[in-house]
Amino acid sequence: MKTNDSLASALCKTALFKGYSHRDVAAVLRFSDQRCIGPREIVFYQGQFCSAFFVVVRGVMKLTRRTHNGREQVIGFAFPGNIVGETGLFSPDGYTVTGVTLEHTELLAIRSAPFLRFLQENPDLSQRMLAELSTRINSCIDQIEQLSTHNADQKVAAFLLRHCNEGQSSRSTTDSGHRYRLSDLASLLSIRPETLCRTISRFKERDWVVTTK
Amino acid sequence: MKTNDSLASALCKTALFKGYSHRDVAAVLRFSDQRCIGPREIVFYQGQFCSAFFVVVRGVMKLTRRTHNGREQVIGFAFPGNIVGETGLFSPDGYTVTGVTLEHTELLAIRSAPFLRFLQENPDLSQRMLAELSTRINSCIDQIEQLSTHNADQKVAAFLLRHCNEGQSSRSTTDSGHRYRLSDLASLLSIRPETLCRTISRFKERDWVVTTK
DNA sequence: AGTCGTTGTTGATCTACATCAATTCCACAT
DNA sequence: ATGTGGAATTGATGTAGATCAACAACGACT
Repeated sequence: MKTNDSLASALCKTALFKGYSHRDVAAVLRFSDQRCIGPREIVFYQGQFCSAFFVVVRGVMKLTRRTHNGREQVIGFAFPGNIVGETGLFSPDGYTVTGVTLEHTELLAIRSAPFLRFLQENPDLSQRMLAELSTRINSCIDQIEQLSTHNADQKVAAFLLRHCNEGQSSRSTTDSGHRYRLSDLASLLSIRPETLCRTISRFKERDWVVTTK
Repeated sequence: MKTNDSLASALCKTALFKGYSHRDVAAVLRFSDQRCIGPREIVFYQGQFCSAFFVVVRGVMKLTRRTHNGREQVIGFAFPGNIVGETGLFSPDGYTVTGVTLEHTELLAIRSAPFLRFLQENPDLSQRMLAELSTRINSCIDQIEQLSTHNADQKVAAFLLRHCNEGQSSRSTTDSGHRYRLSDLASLLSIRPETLCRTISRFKERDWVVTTK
């Protein structure tokens, strides 16, 4: 179990709480629970009532959706510093995606009800939350554009680019030294795993990509 | 020029201000301007600093994006009661889409700076704004799913369905008795106009669709 | 080391849709 | 009515990527 201090510092790494005073962070921690979860476990289900949202402290999560034809569509990934499940807070339909861990993962679960009350009393935090959601919308629109105008090669290249610019921008869908499953990446880019594999090997033989990892 | 009263009632038709007291609405109107705009005029540009966001009072708007290959991609439509451009409020990059009128359109422009101040003092409105943005995220994710898992026929059918359930849900991307241009619809669904045309005529000869409008 | 199950790789084929190219249709101005 | 320009429609053809299938690579477990 972590100390409250290390949790607080994890919280401050998120865009939502960056630069927050020790006092405010402590207040948030008062209605948050730490959760340590094994790999391949489902943290929350698409459609489930949103009783809490989550800050990824360590590990990786995959966000997916069950599509009409029964397959699973990968919507994005979440890494330490990202928050997930927060859109369910304001939606009557609960979580909009399913969140599952890919490896051993440490989360901070922030309970919805007290958090919403806390929001009411902290206009500044509301503002940040609005900013958070609005950047999320932007990245969704980017994703829509990319899915519909890029061909397979372009999608892969765009992903690799985003992946290189990791670190500074705390956006999900790209990050750190994590080894993705080919099929997950393919699903994220809306192409077949076979196609992704061929594209990558083509990139490699032209020395555009050194390592697949 | 409309009376303040009719503007107020237009404002109350939006999800954001539904059920608001006369006093609060009047306060918002104090930093809003009415705008009457001809067809095919650009109201705001993708990337432009967001000095105001808009409530559609009458008419139709098309929301587009300029893609990497120079084409324009239709992201959605906005009808009376919808609000547009609001995500730019919290983004350093300004508007995320370009907004253009399709016919003669009446808008209410709500100036950003005073609105943001107003938000700070009205936690309830903040809450609604958060809800607004979060439903927008949901519909974006829906769109992502549909674009990537449906084939042309399914996309068209899904659009027709949404279009039928219009009225009650005040979502954009579908509404009322407006005659769309084939090429705009095709762009929204990320298919070629020719394909959309063929699909519709196939639907028609099977009597699945009575009118194209 | 050997087995098994999962994931990645590569090849051969098939097809939905894009693309290219004519018309035809229709709104609008003269 | 009559041209005129942009959109819709329809046909012919090409192709990116899905699908199907077989096999190799790899990790986990005994």
